[in-house]
Amino acid sequence: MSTSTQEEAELDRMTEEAAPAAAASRAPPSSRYKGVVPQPNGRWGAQIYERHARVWLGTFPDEETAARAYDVAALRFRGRDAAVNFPGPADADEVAFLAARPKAEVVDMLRKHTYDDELRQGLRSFAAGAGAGGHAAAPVPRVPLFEKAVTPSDVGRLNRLVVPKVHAEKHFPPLNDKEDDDAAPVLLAFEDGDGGGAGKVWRFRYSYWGSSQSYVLTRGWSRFVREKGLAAGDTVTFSQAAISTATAVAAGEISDKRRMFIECRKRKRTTKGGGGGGMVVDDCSHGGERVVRLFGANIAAAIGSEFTHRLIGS
DNA sequence: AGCTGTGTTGAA
DNA sequence: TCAACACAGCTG
Repeated sequence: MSTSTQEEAELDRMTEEAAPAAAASRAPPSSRYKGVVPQPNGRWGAQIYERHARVWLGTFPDEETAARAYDVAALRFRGRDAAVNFPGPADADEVAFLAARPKAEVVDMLRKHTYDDELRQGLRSFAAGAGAGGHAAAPVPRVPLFEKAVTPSDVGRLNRLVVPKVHAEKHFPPLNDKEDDDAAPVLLAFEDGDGGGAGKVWRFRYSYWGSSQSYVLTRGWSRFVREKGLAAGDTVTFSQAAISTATAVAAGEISDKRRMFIECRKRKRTTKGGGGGGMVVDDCSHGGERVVRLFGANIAAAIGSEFTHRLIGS
């Protein structure tokens, strides 16, 4: 029952065109693609199941895009031989790219629609640094840029971090604050860890809110706050990777234009929580992989962040 | 306010 | 394992 899935998918596509226009303008009853579900607003959602649990892959404008998202997830979750919507020779590089990253990260890329971009970048940097074979995770030195003590609203239900204007304009990519339809949102990808490669990637939407006239990190921020156990008064420090020697450049280790780091540390004050006691924050484990982090009164959660940005829309 | 994506259920 | 359906809760 498993061998014909790919052929089925192809057949479905072909026969679909001949299918009578039963749907017409109504909300489509269902999708012809595996792992694709209709959304109330006419868009399409993608999902995959693992261990009795659904893993949401995001929403997409059309069925095909959603179907591709499912395919990518299937490739990562179930391997090359997974049944997919668009059968074809599984790209070995892509498979490697996927295998090298946590499922949760792949899911995140799909949700934020950055998979294609990151795949290209990933393959580029891989090709660049692959010469020596496998270089172990080498911590990346960083130089401080700016920091902010998060306010109650930064960690509240507003789901945003207000970035001080001065610093935002100085260190973050310029925002095309067109009041028109294409607001050109900027996505910032962060990776925790030492930058050596074992970090988890976080992505935030960076935008300017005219209503409050402030630069903000919005989407993804609430999740970050939740999982890091960030509280009002804690400090978030942005820094930049100290890319110094031309040696590194020559070695091809520097493929990213700029790399920035962030460090968030708990407030000095130990209000409560019993000294020594740590709070266990379980990461959003999409499927099998589970990341557990410990936070204590004097345990600073050092977050290495890889800064990459790209404009969506143009 | 509108959309996402989770809770939930029944079917395959 | 999978999708249909409803609507809490999140986003902008």
